[in-house]
Amino acid sequence: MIDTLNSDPPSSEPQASSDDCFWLRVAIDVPLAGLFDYRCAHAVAPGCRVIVPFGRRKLMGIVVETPDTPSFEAKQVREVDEVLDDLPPFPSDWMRMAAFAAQYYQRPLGEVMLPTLPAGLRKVTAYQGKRSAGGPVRRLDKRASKSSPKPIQAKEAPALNEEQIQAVQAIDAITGYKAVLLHGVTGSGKTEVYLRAAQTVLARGRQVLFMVPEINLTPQLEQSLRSSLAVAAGPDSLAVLHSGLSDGERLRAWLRVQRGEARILLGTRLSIFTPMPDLGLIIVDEEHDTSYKQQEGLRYSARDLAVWRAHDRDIPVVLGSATPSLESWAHAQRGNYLKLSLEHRARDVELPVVQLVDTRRLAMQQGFSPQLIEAIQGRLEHGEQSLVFLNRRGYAPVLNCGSCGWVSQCPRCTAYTVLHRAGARRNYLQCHHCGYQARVPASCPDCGDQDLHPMGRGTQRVEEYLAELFPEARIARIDADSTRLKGSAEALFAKVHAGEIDILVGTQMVAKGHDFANLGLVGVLNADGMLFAQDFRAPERLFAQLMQVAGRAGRHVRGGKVIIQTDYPEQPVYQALVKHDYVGFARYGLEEREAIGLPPYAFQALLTAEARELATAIEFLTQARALPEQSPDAYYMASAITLYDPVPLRVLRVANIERAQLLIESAQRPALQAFLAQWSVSLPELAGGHRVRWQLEVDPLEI
DNA sequence: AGCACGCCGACT
DNA sequence: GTCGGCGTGCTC
Repeated sequence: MIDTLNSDPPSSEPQASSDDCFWLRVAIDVPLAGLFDYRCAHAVAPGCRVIVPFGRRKLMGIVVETPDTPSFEAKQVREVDEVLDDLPPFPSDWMRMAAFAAQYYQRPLGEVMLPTLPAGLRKVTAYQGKRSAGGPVRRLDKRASKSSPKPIQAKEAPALNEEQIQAVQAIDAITGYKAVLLHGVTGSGKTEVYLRAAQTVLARGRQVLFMVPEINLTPQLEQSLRSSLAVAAGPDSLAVLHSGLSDGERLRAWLRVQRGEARILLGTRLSIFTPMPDLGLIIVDEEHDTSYKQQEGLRYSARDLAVWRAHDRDIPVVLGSATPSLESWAHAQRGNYLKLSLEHRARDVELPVVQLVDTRRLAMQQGFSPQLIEAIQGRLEHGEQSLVFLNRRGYAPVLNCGSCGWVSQCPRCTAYTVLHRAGARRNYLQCHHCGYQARVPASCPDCGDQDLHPMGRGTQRVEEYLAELFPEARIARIDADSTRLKGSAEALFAKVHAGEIDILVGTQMVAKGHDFANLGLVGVLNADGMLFAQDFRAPERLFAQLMQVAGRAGRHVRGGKVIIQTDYPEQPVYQALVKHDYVGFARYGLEEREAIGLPPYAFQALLTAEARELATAIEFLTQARALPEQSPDAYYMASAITLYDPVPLRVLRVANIERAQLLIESAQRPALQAFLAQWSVSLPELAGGHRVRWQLEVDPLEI
């Protein structure tokens, strides 16, 4: 999506200045625009890390340029404190990608470069101070010499079907840059295609970057990569990178990749920023997944950066999904991406039957239709597992007073507090936005009546009801609450896999990655809630999520079934699900987007402001919106830009901070980029006057 | 973002 | 009399 813009590579020849010192232009992690100049007695190459004085503190910096003259008054330019030599300079392609991301996402370069590094490499205290002997890299190398590779057992590769063979051949044949969209229904064997394509690239002596969404990093996938790629790349050639690692583990994996010791990097979005000297292929599994988008700090899309990086390095990138993002699908339709389709399930098991249960005129029991209850009963009798999917954790989303209408509200947010059960007298109300917790009142705080009752249903309540209904069934619940403790998610999933569970209740945590052998039925409660979310991408996300959760059913057993309870069975999303018709749904979705000028037919950015009072935030946004009118010459692109009215966020207040946003849109990306570059120069000063916190997000996923 | 300087309230 | 609240100003 963002593969067309380019930036200049850093100049690589350090030059001596007239008075026998060298000028370094350095990126540091501060929220100030631009780079900072320092002097150094000897030449330092771009890409080197340096420790520099900054005000009263010392900061880690990365040398970006070595100019002939400083852009700051020479006598105010300070001396570099220390030039670090425990790593080679960052390679120029890494520097280019960081520069691109900084420009594209409108952030200072240092705020892009430094946070992507393992903690030890960006912290001054790892080099200066008491126990920092030699820095983290040398310390690690000293200890690492006695590590032994994990034993691996090569697994026999499954035979590929005709579609898979063609896809692998098509990818193998690519020389240079090409983006491939691998569209395959769940169970069609996309992973096997990735693995074969990766083997070819590894055998050619290149490295592979294999990206997965956060939640998909299951031990099974790691194991399967280890065993199937060891043949091509040797034992111990896999490195894994995700946010759950300790600082030391992360540094070790990063170093092995950066040094070319590891040949495959399996990781979440952050791994897109790892230097890879021999990178030859990037794979983005479940490319539509929103966890590729970082939601704080630098709000980058790792999928979009993967395409840019592949283009920059002139290598192929494979984006795979059963439900591609409409952005990627549109690229494929236009021929920008090569589309490869896997239309059949690899194992000879038919797709599950999707049944819509119209709940408008049904007598529902605790959110369950008679059809769903009967279906669960049937699966129990056949010794098959059922999954009840409900995207809402807790016991009930709100507590309500039957006599005066009081509802449990968070005092700090414009949101209800959710009732959670934690045993006998330990129930509590919790806000899912700010974490606020309160005891459950014995009587209504407003009228004193004792008739307080939970409204609606969360996973806890569903679990409780199922236990009542099927006392003999073994029931487990998997959601953010039941898996809070480290290792508990793995333990719960292991029980399901071992067949020790009959009914599984879960949130979207259970929808991804796991391949349950004995799961025959999926029931979806409360899907409609997502249907009418204000976001224009809501139907797309609902479709992807339901496809994914539906894909859990009947992967190995015959007669797999999915029951979706809805008040709106006629909605296109549901109709498409019944037919397993992604292509039809995508066509319909793109037509709609084109007709009303939404992405991918328009490009967006979002300016969000936070303040104590909504009025302050709105006022800031209103003035920001007026900036182009005040200096029309500077904003020469403004005619191609639409600036909408500032509006409060749907959840107005979170933790006593009120938020509003302003949407910026253009039919042309370059125009939007030029506008934002201009605009973001003026925003810090404007915000300072209003005492608001603000952030600018390019290509927002939620508006 | 830090980190300091700076000028007004309740305490060892 | 100080300890400390966080307003605002600066960082090559």
